Amino acid sequence: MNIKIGLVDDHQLFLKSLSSLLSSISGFAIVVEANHGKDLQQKIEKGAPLPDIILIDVEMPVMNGVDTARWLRAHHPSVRLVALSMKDNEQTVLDMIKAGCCSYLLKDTHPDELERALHEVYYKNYYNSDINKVDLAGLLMNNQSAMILTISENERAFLQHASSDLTYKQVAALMQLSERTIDGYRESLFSKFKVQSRTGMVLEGIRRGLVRV
Amino acid sequence: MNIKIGLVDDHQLFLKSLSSLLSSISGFAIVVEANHGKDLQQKIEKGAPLPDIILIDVEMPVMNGVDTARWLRAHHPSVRLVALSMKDNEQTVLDMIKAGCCSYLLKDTHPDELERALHEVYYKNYYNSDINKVDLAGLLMNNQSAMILTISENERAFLQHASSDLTYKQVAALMQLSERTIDGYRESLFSKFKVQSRTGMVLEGIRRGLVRV
DNA sequence: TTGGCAAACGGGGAAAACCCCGTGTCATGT
DNA sequence: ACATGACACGGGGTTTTCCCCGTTTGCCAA
Repeated sequence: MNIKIGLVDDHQLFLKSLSSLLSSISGFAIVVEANHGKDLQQKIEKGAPLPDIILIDVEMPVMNGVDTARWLRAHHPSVRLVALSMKDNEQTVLDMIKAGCCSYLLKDTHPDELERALHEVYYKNYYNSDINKVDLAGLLMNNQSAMILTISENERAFLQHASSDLTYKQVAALMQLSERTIDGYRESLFSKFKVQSRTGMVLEGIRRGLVRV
Repeated sequence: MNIKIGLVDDHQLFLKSLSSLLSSISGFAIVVEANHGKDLQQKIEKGAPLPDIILIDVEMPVMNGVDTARWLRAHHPSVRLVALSMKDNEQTVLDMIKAGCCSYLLKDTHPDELERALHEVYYKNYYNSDINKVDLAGLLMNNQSAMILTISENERAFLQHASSDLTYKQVAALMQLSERTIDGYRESLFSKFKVQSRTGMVLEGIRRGLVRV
């Protein structure tokens, strides 16, 4: 019996290519393809066959990887989830693992490793590539990073506005708050991000996917 | 006779997937695969068969898409080049076209369109997707953007270093140049980018694909 | 030869960003 | 009823950034 695979990725070419690659390996069958989380949700609710493993791209429009993973975890807990991403950003890895993925693979991993990972996930319910193994353990230990990621709505809005050519004074006017208040947001984000300059803060915001560029 | 295709992409999975996809379409044969420009260069110099068309990823380590395209244009002018990218950033498109690519495709284009594009490139020597067609014409018209994009190697290096949590003083030490000199780079980039803050400069650098985040 | 012209550099001043000190309010919980 | 904590805010001082003034060096073309 083939292992039934589902793919969720917004890049058509990558989606179809990966589909072709996996289909060409015996033992795997692609049973559902979707361009983003909502798409997958609809296809499954309309009776698409439920895969054994779903590969989920982290960065997607409409419904991102984290939300997709969370929904699947809640509604179809038997399906094993594997995160697929370009970036090996610590925060992103942690988010996807917390959302219920049993493995996190970079898009530049070798096809052989992908195959190994899928088998491992199918038979053992988990797979960590050598590179991530150590990091993951460490990350899940010190859940300080999970603490840090508590960012208020105002802080997030400030961060977005600060990611611009505007001065803090202008940002304050824009948000209709005192300059001292937004300085408080800055201070708070500096310590959470462990940076000491606006530039560093903005870059960290981009890395964590909190800022639209 | 099959159309001979070469692939250059640093993402193993994408590379192999695309290879598998194209191989499965009759009329195409993958004759060379490389992970980046230097890799391709070496493979060709060691006698790898010269493809009819080479698909080049824009974002790559070691030797990026633009440099790879330029080298191919200079050393193997008969090969048709197609740029492949995630982003449809204006500057990037322009750079790749100027570097000698006869088409620019996004990685989320449909496989059917890729096939159409490759045929068109092979038989007509060019292909512009509907989306890009207008933009390209416009871009090549007002070469003002080409003016602006004249950025020296030092300026680019400075920009990369400025895209960090470091102070300008630290950047100056890093680059082994006087603080005044890097202030000159800042001034120059400010006017070229039409910004008035370091944050704005860094963000513009990211938008133009000049900075790795 | 000489006259731009660009790159590297110096000094100094104003503005912005950074980083402390503090207060008052309001919700929450024990 | 009163501690606790988070949030908005004010004052003020230091560092960094921004934006001028300028000079020297070397290269290239008239």
